[in-house]
Amino acid sequence: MPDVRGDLERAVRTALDELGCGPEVEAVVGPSARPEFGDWSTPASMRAARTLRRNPAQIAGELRDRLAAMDVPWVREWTTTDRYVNARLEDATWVPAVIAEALGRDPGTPLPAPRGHTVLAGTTLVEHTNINTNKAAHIGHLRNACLGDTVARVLRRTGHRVEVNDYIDDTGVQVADVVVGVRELGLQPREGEPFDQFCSRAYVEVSRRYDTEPELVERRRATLRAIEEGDNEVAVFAKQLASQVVDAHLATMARFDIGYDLLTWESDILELGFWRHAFDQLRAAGAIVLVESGKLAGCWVMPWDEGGEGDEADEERDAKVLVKSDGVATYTAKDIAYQLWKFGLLGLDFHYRPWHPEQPGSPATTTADGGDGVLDGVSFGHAARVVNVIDARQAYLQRVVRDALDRLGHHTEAENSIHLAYEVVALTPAAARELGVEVADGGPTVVALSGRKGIEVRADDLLDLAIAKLRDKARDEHTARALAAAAVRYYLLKFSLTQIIAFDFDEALRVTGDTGVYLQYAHARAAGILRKTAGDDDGPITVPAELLPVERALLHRIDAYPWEAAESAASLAPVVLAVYAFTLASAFSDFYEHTPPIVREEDPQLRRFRRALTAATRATLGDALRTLGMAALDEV
RNA sequence: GCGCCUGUAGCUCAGCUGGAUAGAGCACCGGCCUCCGGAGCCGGGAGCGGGGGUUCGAGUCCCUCCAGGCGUACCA
Repeated sequence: MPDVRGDLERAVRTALDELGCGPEVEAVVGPSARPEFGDWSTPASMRAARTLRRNPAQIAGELRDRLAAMDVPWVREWTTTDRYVNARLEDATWVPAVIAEALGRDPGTPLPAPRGHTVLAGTTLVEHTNINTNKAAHIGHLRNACLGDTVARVLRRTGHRVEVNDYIDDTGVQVADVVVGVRELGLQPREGEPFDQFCSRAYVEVSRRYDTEPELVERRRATLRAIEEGDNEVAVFAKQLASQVVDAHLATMARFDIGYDLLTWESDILELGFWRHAFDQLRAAGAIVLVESGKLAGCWVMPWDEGGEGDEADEERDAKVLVKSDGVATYTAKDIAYQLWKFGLLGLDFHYRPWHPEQPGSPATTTADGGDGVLDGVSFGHAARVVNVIDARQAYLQRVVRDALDRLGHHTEAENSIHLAYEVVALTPAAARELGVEVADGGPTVVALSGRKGIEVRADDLLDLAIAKLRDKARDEHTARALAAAAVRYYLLKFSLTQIIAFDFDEALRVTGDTGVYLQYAHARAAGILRKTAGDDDGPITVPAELLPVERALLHRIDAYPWEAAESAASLAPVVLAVYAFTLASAFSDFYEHTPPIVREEDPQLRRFRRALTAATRATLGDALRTLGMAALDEV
């Protein structure tokens, strides 16, 4: 497989070594800033200048001469421009290699790892989605799920072993809220109302009434206690309710082609005594202490002991409570136990049973607390690395989890506990107004979502809007749905993790420009050309003596795919691949518009070359789209 | 107070971990259909919050100031 960049780096490395530079002078090779300079360039001479205490232009000349004498693969000629050393490639060799690699790619075989990229040994466990079981999935959950799903896909595509967990938080107060709504207030789904949407509504309704009906708060407390104690009618009801909501979430996510290997239930973690087990370990290691006085009296906390000096008030403020004075473990405590399980460090395991195989998007397996239908011979967890896809607001809690592992002596695992923090989705003032929220003109730039207040954009609703918008132009319903899912998904992936998405309906549903629809269109266009030239002879290609600039640019984009995918995987950043896919699609549109129709091309060599280039584009863009979690459509 | 994040074109965002003249999309203006699907392409204007510093070279690293967001729960 061609790794042009890697081969050039290796050669530059050798040349630098020959000149007496050590590893402190990096052999950096990147795409040339302008085509006139060449295909690839290195600024190595400037970096070497300091070490060698010599004139960079002179060094560039020597590097060029040494590289020219070296017979580097793919290179026709080395030149210098303004202290840069440039490689102009031999089109007759690198171009067929790149096209052949793209066409020969097998979806089941990992992409080749370019020089400088390695594949982590062992399993990476990705936890994402993690929606409370009291409401329908909204746009914020969807960002989480799209990010997590895409990270998992990118890792798998680049040769990593991946397990995806969806953590079901089914024991908190939110669930109790809905149970109160149904059992105490008698709320019922409306005609045709999906169950998760009904729960969202019940949640808002109950939350609103807490303010005016204090006795309801007492009902909630009793409900919560019953759920936690288990083995009673309320607990059974809550579990069944949670199960129904989970199925709704899975169905929603399935519409975006998001799936899971395992559902992990917080209630199972409790019932199987995971926390008790973790607690004993933490206590034995001295990682947690029982506070005997002050406002946290009776709590087990994990104190921050870094820094050392800090007065008592500071220590108290900074201590993280893991067990409340009433003996109930906090969410973070359960998360520590779960994290230990993920690495296989807990010393306990779940039971497993099949989940609803008939359900769209359902994983095969869920955790269980024993009982009927337990699966044998399945293995989950035992990860070498754990990626928790959780929004940036929970950074503090994630740090506590990581710290707990460290204090238990699991330093490597602490190191490999990654909080994939992403910023939240909020609403633009315009979007907020569309949802009926009043926003003053000089007000905030974004409006926070709130499930409790009912200020939200449901994932299903957004997708339905997108489908409705695309239905007219799409060839059929199936295509409209695929286009819509791609549009929404791309919109959520094209932002950096650290960027708050100011959600805007027009922007999310746009079908032109930098959108998922544009990507699909480019792919379908390439597929269309291939259909119309299907009878062509697919013999070996002859590269034109002079490539057009649009052809060269497109070939470089195709060549970059394994490298960009590896970068996306290494940095756990879907945006890298999303941006790449757009640049590839753009390069293809450029090529399409600035070359005569291939269908009418009469020069057989040129026709065959451009057809192969189109085929390589389709294969690469299709691969990238699927890795981003979008269907690659041949017709729209 | 402390911690994390953000500030790039009128708007929404990229910027390959320090490299050559900072790129897209939207919006606006002007072009391109006897041509493989115009959900496209070409052209136009305008930008790295301020100030220091390190460096041959800074949107990128350091310091500082300004503006905004989030966190710092016996909630999850």
